Amino acid sequence: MAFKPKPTKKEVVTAFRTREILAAAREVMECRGVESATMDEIAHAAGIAKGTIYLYFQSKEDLLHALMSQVGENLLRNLEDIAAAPLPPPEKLVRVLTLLLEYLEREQVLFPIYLRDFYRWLQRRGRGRFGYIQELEERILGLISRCFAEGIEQGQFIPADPRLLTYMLRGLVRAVGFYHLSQGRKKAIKEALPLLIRFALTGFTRKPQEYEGRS
Amino acid sequence: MAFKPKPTKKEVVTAFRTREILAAAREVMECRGVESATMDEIAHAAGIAKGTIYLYFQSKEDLLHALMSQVGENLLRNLEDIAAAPLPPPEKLVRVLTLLLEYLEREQVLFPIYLRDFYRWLQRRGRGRFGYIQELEERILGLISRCFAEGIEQGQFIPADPRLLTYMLRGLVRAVGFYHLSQGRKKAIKEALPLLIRFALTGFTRKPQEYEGRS
Amino acid sequence: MAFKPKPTKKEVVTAFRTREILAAAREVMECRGVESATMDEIAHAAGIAKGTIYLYFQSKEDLLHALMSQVGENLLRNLEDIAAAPLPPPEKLVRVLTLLLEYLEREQVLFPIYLRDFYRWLQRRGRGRFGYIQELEERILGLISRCFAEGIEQGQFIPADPRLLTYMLRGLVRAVGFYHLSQGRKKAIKEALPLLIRFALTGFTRKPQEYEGRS
Amino acid sequence: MAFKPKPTKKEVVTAFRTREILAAAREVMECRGVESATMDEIAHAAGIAKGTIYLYFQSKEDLLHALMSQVGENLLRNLEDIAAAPLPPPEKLVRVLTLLLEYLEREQVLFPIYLRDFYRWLQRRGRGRFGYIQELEERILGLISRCFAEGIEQGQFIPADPRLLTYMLRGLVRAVGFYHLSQGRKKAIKEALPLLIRFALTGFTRKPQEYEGRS
DNA sequence: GATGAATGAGCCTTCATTCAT
DNA sequence: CATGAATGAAGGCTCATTCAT
Repeated sequence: MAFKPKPTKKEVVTAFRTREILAAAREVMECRGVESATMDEIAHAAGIAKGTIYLYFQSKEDLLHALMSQVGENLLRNLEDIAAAPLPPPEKLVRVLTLLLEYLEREQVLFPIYLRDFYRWLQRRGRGRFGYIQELEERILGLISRCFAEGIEQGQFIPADPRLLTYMLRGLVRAVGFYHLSQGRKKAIKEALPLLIRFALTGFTRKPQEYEGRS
Repeated sequence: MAFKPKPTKKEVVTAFRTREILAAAREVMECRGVESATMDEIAHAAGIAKGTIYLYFQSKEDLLHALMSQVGENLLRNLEDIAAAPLPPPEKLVRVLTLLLEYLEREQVLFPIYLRDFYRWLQRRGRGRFGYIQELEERILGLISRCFAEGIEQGQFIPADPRLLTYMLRGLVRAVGFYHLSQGRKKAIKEALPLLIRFALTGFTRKPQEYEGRS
Repeated sequence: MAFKPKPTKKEVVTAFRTREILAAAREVMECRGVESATMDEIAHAAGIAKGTIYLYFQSKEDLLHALMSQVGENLLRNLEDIAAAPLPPPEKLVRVLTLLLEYLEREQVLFPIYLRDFYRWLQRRGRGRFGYIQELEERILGLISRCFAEGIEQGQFIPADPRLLTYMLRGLVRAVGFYHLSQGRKKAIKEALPLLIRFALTGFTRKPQEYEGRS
Repeated sequence: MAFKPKPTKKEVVTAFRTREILAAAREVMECRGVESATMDEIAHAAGIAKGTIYLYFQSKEDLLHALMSQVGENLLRNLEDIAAAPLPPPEKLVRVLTLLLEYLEREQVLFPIYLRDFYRWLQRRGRGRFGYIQELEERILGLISRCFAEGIEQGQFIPADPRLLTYMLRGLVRAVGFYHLSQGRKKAIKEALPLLIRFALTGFTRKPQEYEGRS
């Protein structure tokens, strides 16, 4: 690991502010949508002045880009760990699902939900940065697809386009997100996990096996 | 059947233009999002001038309202027919799924996909017509939920919150929509139907039955 | 008098339509104001289609110009008759006042009231035609001013800027117009005439004389 | 007198900008009319950008409302003082006239001149705040009318509808305003005061009295 | 660095004007 | 000729972005 100098106070403050702003942006966009969220609202939610955001992010596009990258990169890293692990595909599937629901619950409620919003927004506003986020999503979907592909090859999953299965998995996760939002209960996501796992396993595997007993 | 006078030429043109504009609005909103879609873009997509839209719709809100109502009311009517039919819940489920995918294909993804966008948009504009669309969705989700509830009561479906199951069903349908969009193939939706039916039945029913043989 | 050929049917219709449109324009502008009156409203009030107006007038500006010219020219002609008559200035004043109130009442309710509106409108929209209407008003005010000037020279009117006295006279006439509008009674203007005459004579003449007995 | 804390710099700037914008709006509306005045023009006249106006006023209607209220409320207060004073009606009349001309000069013609424009504009926009301004004018006209009514009861003024007399008084004041505008001289209003007083007294009072000696 | 007042491009909507029928 | 659907320039308003304090 590289030599890591003690961060200066300035760097600490900058990192703190950056996180604060990203968190505020997430919060506001969750209820207002990407397009409707104004920099004023985000600043207010972060407890700072509007102009201050521009000290940490060059533009709204940049802020969104950072937001998406942050979540996307983390998610990607975690997925890579799962994909690289020597596990049978159904087990990987369970882990992926658990991971996605964790993201949905803990802090990154948004990624699965507003990615599409973000795409639309970038299509209109930003040109240059679009590619990176698209690539992130592509790699995320690709990793999950490969899990399905493996399972299909090994005869454990039903034969179908792995990408379609991936979209279905994501659709189920989003469904839980919407359910969570509409119910307003904090536990909704956690409670849905066993159901989702059971559902996914019985649906995706060729011969339903018993996974309900797992944690 | 009621007496149906021959429509005047003007009525025909008006109906045609109305449909053209609605189709253009659907198209633009599908790729730009409800909020980002500008009247200029919609007009351009419809091959007319911006002001012309206002000859057929009073405002952007009115246009959206017409869009949502049109699809929502039809969908609701069809769902009511299914719900009222004396069929076993799994059979109803299959029919609902088939219907939703048909809408996804014919109506260009509209209702299931951007309803949420629409909500957010209305949140900012005023509640005028909001209630009606909300009620439509509520009734649609309610009908589907009741199918699940029936099946659960009769021990055919897995015990879970029927509303969560409904969200999951919708999530799967949307997933096919996104898959369709990303693949760009016209047949994608039709091809996905058997898979989705199999998946839903094995996932939702307590003991997987054999439905794959159905058309 | 020049030879006057029998007007063709076309000319008759044209003249009729022109008058109809002008009357409708007057009516609409009276309640909506010059700027707010739309061509649609005027056409509707005239019982014709919007496009038809453009067969008789080149533009809204042209229509307004015709409207103002028509009334202004008539008024000017009548005022010239009064000014040219060999009458003592107070008598002329009474006749001018009577004339102005007649215009206010009968058909040209607008001239004294919305002339200013019209100016403002022309300042923004039209450039070329402004001069003629301005000249008309100038000549109207000039004629009345000359009556005052005569009276002042002959020692019958109070010494003051004749133009100020003219503005005051016009202000009184407009006051009756507003009173009429606010009361909504048709007779308001006629009833106000004796009062206005008495008021003007006692106010403008150096030694109040008795004119109340006059018709 | 209440404790008056030193205003913050921000408050000072806000008050200054507010006054600047109101003054600019007055200026533009005076020459363009209420309806024709655009926010762009007003902003330009105030030397600021269009959007800046919206930092101080919520809408064009709000700006107009502030404009009318400001002047109307002041005028009403001053008129109430005059009306409440134990003075003979002719004396009150002189004071009212003096007051109105002062407003005409100081407040740049506003209230008496374009109130009617404002009404028309509001007719098209919605009644929200309409009532208050209407009430203000009603009370202003009512106070002046009552002065006339008193004088008529006491046999000092000519018998006539007090409201008509009020409109006439206002018409005379407006006349001076237009005279002022057409002459472009700053002193025009002040110079017209004695004439107007003489004119009003000889016109409105039953037996002309000598008021010319007053300041 | 932090602030928030100021800016102006861009959106929705209106309406004078045109032109195919 | 008459019509009224279509057009697009212009106005009110919002909000991402800048910059003087």
